Amino acid sequence: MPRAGLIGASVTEAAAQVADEISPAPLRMSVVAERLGVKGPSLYKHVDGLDDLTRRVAILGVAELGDALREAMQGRAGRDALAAAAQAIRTYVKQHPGRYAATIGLGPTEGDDPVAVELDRTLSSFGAVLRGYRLDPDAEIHAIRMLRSALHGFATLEVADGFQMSADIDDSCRWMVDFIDRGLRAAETS
Amino acid sequence: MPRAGLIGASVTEAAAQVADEISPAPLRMSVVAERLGVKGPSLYKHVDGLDDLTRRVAILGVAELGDALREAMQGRAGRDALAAAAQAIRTYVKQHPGRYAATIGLGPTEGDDPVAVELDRTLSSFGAVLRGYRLDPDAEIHAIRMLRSALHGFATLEVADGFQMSADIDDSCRWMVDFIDRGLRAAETS
DNA sequence: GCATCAAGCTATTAGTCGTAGCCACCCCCG
DNA sequence: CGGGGGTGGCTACGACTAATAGCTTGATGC
Repeated sequence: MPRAGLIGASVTEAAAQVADEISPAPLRMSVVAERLGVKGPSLYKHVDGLDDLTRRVAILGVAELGDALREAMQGRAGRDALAAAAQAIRTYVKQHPGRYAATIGLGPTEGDDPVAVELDRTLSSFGAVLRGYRLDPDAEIHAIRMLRSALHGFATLEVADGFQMSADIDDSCRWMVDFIDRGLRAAETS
Repeated sequence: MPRAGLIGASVTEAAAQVADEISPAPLRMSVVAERLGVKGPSLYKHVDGLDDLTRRVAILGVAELGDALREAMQGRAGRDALAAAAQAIRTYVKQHPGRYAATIGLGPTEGDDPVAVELDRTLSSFGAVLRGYRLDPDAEIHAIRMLRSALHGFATLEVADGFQMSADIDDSCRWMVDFIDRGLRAAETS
């Protein structure tokens, strides 16, 4: 019996692909195993069950989303950075719905948890968007949460076909970006 | 063998309770049956399988959320209506996470679908929030989507423990409501 | 009072995750 | 170079799930 040469990372990558393809259905060990040309129980030599595998996919998703955000925002500030971040999130959620869905519900993290460091890196991108606006430091955390809520909500509703009406969704995204940009500029400490 | 006297609606209600209690875990027929004092297969006399039951829970959730929104916004306008809507959504999602999660992913609906009429009723509440602002009619649909994205995103991130930092979440909600209110007033057709 | 329909049940099938235990391959080390 | 150990596959199994088939009994209507 020839060895498939699996390694932890390759199992996670295959699981992420499967999760994206079958989203919103839950990830299944048997499908991941089949994708890797291996029988189900073999996976348990590399990952510690379905929960662990899902968690690994979530961590991968957080890291990839953070990379996408940083790349999109490189060299941009203010409205440009905001629009780039929104577009990056929408694109990532549409291309990798399973990975992104896994990232939600990672729950609170401990300080030294590998999840926490990736999550911090990714969430700091939202703070970077605000760097272009001179906000009251006390307001920054609220602004980050508002930003994250709006972009997360928009992307998830879009991918879930939650927008019933017929207007163009790109137009709506631009409108929301402009709305937030105007609000943030109006909130600058004068 | 005494009859449990089940009716479709009571099965849906029990399933909704179970879904809320075990959220974010998926709904299971066996748990619903146990809750009703009945064996699993008996449920199939009342609902058409797990997918159908989940869909019924989702419809119930949409209807209840719409009721909660209308009640909260009664007699309010402008910022008051906006704050009431935000609070109503947050409360509903926290009290009924399973119902609410089921509502996402109902997908696009046909015109005469019972889902569509409840969904329209509920979504019209977001339009009602905007009634207090004199917006350009062309912008209204974008504003509705922005509003829904922000409130949906905030509530889901809150219930998923997605807000890592330590600032008070109620404060952040108030800040976001104020932010949107100021933006909408600034966008009024002068 | 009887017949019919509805609503429960048990038994079964197929599919899931996960564990136990086996076996062969590969590498390292003496 | 040869053996031992660790590694990574496998099959077999147990417990759980949804769902169907078919039976039986209770309730209702004529």
